[in-house]
Amino acid sequence: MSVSRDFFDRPVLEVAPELIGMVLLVDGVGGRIVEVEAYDEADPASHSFRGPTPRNAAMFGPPGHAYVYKIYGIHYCLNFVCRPGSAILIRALEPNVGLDMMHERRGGVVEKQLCSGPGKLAAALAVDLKQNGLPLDEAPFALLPAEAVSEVVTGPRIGITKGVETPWRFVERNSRYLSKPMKP
DNA sequence: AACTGGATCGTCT
DNA sequence: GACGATCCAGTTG
Repeated sequence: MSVSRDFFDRPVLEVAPELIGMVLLVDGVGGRIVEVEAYDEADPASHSFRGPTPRNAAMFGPPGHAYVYKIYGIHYCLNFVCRPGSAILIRALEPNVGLDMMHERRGGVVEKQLCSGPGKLAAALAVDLKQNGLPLDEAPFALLPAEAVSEVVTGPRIGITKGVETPWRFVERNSRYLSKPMKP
């Protein structure tokens, strides 16, 4: 049973660390969330910073829905929308459901890097614009509660040029499935 | 381990 | 017309 939409109707910084350890599936394929980043409308690094546009519309829509965008003309990134203008970028999974399917979609990479980055994760789960705006508690999505409490570490976000010092990256401590190791 | 450049295109200036 | 919440391959140290 998926986590309810109300789970996301809270401050983004409260929700983000709680996602670590939850299992994300798209059409029955996915794994444990081990890395996320938070963005909100007061944040110069956020797509919502300059207000609503056609592209970021989902970010200003109801909580508990997906915001998917294309980046660098090549890759897709998946976010979970919280309150209007805020969202959480899903950056890495520990893949464990549907490994065959993910390997097929990603081509000969080792399991450790199947979902070790936002673009890789989207490719492995076949996420693209067709999921933009869809609710997270209905097919094709499933978001299952964590089975055990994870130790969560915080640090600066990756790949941005503004808001660089804002420590809104959340990762599972000692996970070997991260996009990059967490700074000491 | 750290840094470089190329791919590729929708979005906003 | 420039740039980006990325990835990969290549080079350098």
